[in-house]
This record gives sequence, structure tokens and C-alpha cells, in this order.
Amino acid sequence: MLTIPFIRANTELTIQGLTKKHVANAAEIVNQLLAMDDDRKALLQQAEALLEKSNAAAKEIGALMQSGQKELAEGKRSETAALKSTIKEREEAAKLAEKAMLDLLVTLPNLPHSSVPQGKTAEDNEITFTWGSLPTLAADAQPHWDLIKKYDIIDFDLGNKITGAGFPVYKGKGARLQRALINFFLDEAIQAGYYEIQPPILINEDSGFGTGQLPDKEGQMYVTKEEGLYLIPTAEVPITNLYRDVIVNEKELPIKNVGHTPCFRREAGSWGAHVRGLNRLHQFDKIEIVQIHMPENSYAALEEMSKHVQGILQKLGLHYRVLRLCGGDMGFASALTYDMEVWSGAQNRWLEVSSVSNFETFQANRLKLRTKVDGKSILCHTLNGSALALPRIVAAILENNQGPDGIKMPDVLVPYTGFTHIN
RNA sequence: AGAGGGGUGUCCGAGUGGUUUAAGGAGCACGCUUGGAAAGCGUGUGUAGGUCUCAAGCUUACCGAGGGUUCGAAUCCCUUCCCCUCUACCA
Repeated sequence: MLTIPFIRANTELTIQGLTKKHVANAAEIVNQLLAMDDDRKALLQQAEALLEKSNAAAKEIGALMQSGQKELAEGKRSETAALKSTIKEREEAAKLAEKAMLDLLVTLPNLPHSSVPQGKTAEDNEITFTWGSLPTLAADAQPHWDLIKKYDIIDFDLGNKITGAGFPVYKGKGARLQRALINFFLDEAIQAGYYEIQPPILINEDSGFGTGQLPDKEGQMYVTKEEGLYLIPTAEVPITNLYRDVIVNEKELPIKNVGHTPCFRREAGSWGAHVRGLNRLHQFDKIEIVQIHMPENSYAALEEMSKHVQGILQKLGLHYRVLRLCGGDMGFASALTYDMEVWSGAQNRWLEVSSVSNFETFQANRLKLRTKVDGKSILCHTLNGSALALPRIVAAILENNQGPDGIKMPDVLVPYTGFTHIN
């Protein structure tokens, strides 16, 4: 979330940024927020003044008791007892004012970086780079949902039986391809200096708050009935939350972590056209990279992460493009996001396979993730990106590499799969 | 899951209602000392908020978390989380 001191010092900038992200009535909300903070401070001061008085009196009573002046102590006691209810009342008022302010503050998205294009929908995203060329496919090229049936490698019907829609079962070479991709992606990340983490895939409420899923987006996550734990929508949540309530030594920065996890998304209400086959699932595997930086280095890190993801796509020989998301299409917590999309040969459309973002201090403020500069604590910058999500990569490989002898595996993957073709 | 014991600062650790303004030790930083180091001596060493032009200062909260009792809570009570031991179960 944004910080009040920042909003106070950069009120105009804040309003402009929120407007770019299509927050309605940004100016009104910001002014209300500042008024609420003034309110909070005033109430806090009242409460603290009374507390100071009461603390002093309690200390006096203690001293009187010790020196045996019981009568005096008793008198003082009844005097200060009267303060109690007023103090409690003011403390509660201050607490309520703070909560009201925070409740509003957490609803505000992060401010977009100055390079973020204006715009409302995916149409307004800016294409910054395109690599490779359209695959040449036979006229009878099939979409992946037909190919997986033809080769019997991914089974939606079985998934329906044991769980429900959107939970496919990977079989035989389909399962082995999954495992190959996971290992390939992890190895690529490790080679690029990332440290591997295997986090829990259920998280508590504090973690959901730390990275911005909660409050507000609980509808997108599965939750366990008894414990109230959430199934992670992405490894970003547990891996970033490792640093919740942490003051990291500047010498330990940058932190570069990678982890593979299954990801769970309810995708409530988002089913319809364009979501056939592997395009959108309730459960899928993803390798996630997370970085933590000194503020001045975070944008260089974002470029590095983008290059890392692109390097993998190039090794896989997938035609892709890079988008700089516009204000209306970017995520709640992000300041700048690049999406990578691969070309899906038989669907004739681009599929998003990665999203890399710089959150600047937005998550760090929620997490209380700080470092020290000249003895003062400052918020770190957090970044993350998919490197990569599996299902759409699988869809693209299947569709783009189909031929008369089956589906040819990209060369880099063969050492991992142990086979050259799915046939 | 049941019974019992715990959770104090960067770490160890004392503290069962009132100079706790959290003892003591270790570590760390700086200074003195030294040819240099060690030892020794001295000083300092948390987070967040408020006040303040800045700094200093003052002030509030924080002893796992939340609530309560009290003039006053690390200390007493309740709830909850986590750790340890034993039992049970299990891969």
C-alpha cells in the first residue's frame, strides 16, 4: 500500500497516478484520506496526553506506597481512577480512526511508473519487442485440446471425475513434459543466480495481506474450511512473505529467489470463450522468480528479469512478444509490468505466459520489509515474475511443433524429457 | 489428538504487581591504549507512532499475538498462535 507521508508530500502526483489506474474520484479519496489521518493524529495526541498524566500518577502512587504514606497514596488513587474511562474512550476513538484510514488506504492501488502508457484495456498495451516468426504449420494443424486427445497425454475427463473442471490429469509423456519443463525452468533460474525455495502452498491471512491478495480478492482463492488457510494463487505469495517483518542487511541485497509450486485459482466468473483446454485452469504449475532490491536498483532488476524470461522463450524457440501494460490493464500492486505472450499456432492468438512486475515499495510497506540506510530504515523494493507458467507453454509447444511424426520437442528440452517426439 | 513445560532485546539469560528507566553476560560499533592486533578500559547499541523547520529533546506503544483485571502488568486472568517433552497416530 501507499504510505501516508508519501501521499502528503506528493498529493498531486498521487492523484494523477491513481487516475491513470482508473480509480474513480481519486482527488476526493486522497483528500479524504489526508483528513482522516489528521483526525487520527489529533485523537492519538489526546489519548497520549492523558496516558502520560496517568503514568506519572501511577508512578507517584508507587513511590508513596513504598515510603509508607498510605493515606496520600489512597487519595491519589481515587483521583486517577477517574481518568481511566476517559483514557479508554480516547484510545478507542484513536484506534477506530486509524482503522478507518487504513481500510481506505488499502483499497488504493499502487501508482504506475511514468513509462506506463495511458489506457484502459489490453488493446492499449504497448508492444515493446517481438521475437521469432510465425510457425509454418500444415493446413490441418490442430489446436492443443485436440492434440492432447490424439496423443492421450492430458486428460480433462479424468480430472472432471476426480475433482472438477479445470483440473487436468497429465499422463505419460504429458506428465514427463511437465516434469521436464519444471526442471528446465528451475535450472535456468539457478544458473542466473537465483536461490531455490520450496514453500508451503497454503498460506495464512497475514501472508495474503502482505502481497496484496487480501483483503478484497479472497474470491479468487480457495480456502480450507477448518483452518481458514488459502491455497496459493502463485508462489509469489509465500516466497515474498518470507521477508515479512524483516529488516534485511543491505549487504544481503539483492535477494533472488526462485520456486516451483502448483498454483490454484478459482477464476470465479471468468469462464467463457478463449478458455478451452490449457488456456485457463484452476490448478497449474508455475516457476516464479522473486527479487528484493534497494530502491535505486529495482528497475534495472526488472529489465534483467524480463531478459531472463525472454532467454528461456528463445531457447524454446517460441515466437513471442513483450508488452508494457497500460494503466488500466496492470495489476493492483504493480508500478510497471511487462507481459510476455507466445504465439499459439493453431489458435492463431497470443497467449500470456509470463508477467514480470516491479512493485516498488507497495508490497514492502504491507510486509514491513525494510533495510537500513545511514541508520534509518527504508522500505525495500520487491519484484516478481513467472519464469514460467507451464500450461500455455505446453499449449504453444504442442501446437507450434506439430508435424507428420508427432510433436517435436525443443532441443533444449530433450535432455530433460528423455524423448524427442510425442507420437 | 491428549497431558505437562515454555515463548523476554541481535543472541544467551534474570525478572511472580510499584526507581524495570528490562539486571547481567555475549556480540556488534566507536573511542582510548598499541608499531599492529589481542586483552583491558570507556561510550554507545531495537521497532513503530506523535511533537518539532531540522537535529536534540520530550512523549506513547511494543517482553509471541489479541483482550481483561488494576491507580500501576513482562509478572495475575481469558482467548489464540508457535516451540519442547511424554503419550497416541503416521509417511
